[in-house]
Amino acid sequence: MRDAGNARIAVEPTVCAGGSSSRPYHHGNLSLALIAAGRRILEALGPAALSLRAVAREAGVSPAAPYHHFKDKSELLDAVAQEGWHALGQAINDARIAATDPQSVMTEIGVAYVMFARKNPALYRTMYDAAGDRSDMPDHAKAEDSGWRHVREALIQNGADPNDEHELVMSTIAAWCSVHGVAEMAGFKEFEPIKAAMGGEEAFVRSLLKHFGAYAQSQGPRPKSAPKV
Amino acid sequence: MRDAGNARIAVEPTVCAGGSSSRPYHHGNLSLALIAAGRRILEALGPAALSLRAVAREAGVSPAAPYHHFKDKSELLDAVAQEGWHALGQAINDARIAATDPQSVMTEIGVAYVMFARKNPALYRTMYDAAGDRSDMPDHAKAEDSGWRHVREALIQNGADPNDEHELVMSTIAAWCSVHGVAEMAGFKEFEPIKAAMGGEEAFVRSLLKHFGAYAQSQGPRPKSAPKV
DNA sequence: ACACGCATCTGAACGTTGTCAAGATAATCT
DNA sequence: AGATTATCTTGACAACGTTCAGATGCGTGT
Repeated sequence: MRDAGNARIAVEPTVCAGGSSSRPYHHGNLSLALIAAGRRILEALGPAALSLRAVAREAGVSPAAPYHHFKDKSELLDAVAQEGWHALGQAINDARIAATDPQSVMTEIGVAYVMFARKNPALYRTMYDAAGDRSDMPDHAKAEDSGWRHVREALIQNGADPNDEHELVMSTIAAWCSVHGVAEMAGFKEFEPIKAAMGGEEAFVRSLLKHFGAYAQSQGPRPKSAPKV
Repeated sequence: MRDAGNARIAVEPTVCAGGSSSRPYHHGNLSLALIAAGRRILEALGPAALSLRAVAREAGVSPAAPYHHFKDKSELLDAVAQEGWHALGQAINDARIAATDPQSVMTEIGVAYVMFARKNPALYRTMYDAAGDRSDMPDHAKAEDSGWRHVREALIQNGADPNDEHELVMSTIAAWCSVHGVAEMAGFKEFEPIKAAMGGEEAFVRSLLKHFGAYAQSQGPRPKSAPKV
């Protein structure tokens, strides 16, 4: 492994905002510091550089120290991913609140989801890797403040039958699949000409989402043509 | 790394069908043997066990031998992924041919795509990881015998305007995003009750795809006036 | 106040990984 | 044949995940 990992990051080892109130001990609060360090490494060097030792190094502790807070490397990664899901949930909620009319809620949620993934690609990848490894959905992905709930409500508010639970679940899953697919594919280099021609990545994403049924269905009668490019 | 990797696989080290015609040398044809070994490990032990050394071990050569055929570990993985894309393209083509009426081509392609990914989860993951690492789409994904082309043609045959290139591209991308999203999410354990209630995974996938615009548009009572974007 | 216990961290070690440089071996070319 | 080239092995290195025995220091009970 010669590519990366041993370089110290430029960012200062900020021991996460929190402080020293809840659990004061040797280092301050290592679990939080490790998660923060992991996220810093992820953003700065990418997922390949996210080794346990690098995280410990970045947090200023020995390679064995994390094992008193996390059983595994994967458990640490899970914690980092959890933070990611929380942040994504907030981004989605912000977009939902900012949506001016109910018709556009679904689209705004979707755009927020995809743009979050595009702005934090390494984190997003880690989030899904952690989820996929135990072939389970992350808890926060379905928490109260999360996207799942908001999409469901937006679908209802846009005319979906609240009593047809099956249809509701399927539409929510479909919507999630859509944004996940877009989130992972929007980064491919092949699409850069198209993005440029459309005036940026967000416009590209916005238009793309219009081609999905779950979104099309939720923004008025289907054949209603949209003027956007 | 204590989980896996050092165990010899039960499968016999079949040195891939090929034979000894094209490039005879020491081992037979190591590059092909390595790719085959990699795929065997992937299926048997999962992506975590896919180390260069394990592949070499499985192929019966020393750890350094692969470096005479592949520059990197990632280049070997790329080769494995390429094979995967080829196989996926064939699965899609088979489904396209098997489709009875033109209306169902899109759906059959989508189902074939997702079921391929579900039946070869480790390979599929590797395919997208290899693609994502160079943030580029794999060559075979757009090759002549591949899905891209077939989806495009299916869209046209189902009423999409062959002259509106932009709309065509966007719809194709959207369709791809759909199946990719479904492929990655269909494995989550949360959905197993739903799948069971619907009579199996394929029925679940089939129904899910109906909730996507690119598919909805291309089958059944599509709105004749295609929504201009 | 003092010692005890326990949570926390360090240091060194093991086995594994990706990768490289140097030597061995065999097929191919002239 | 001899020389060249392609192929594989051996041995080494740094980095990795993980473990374990010991050091360190906080908190508590007496």
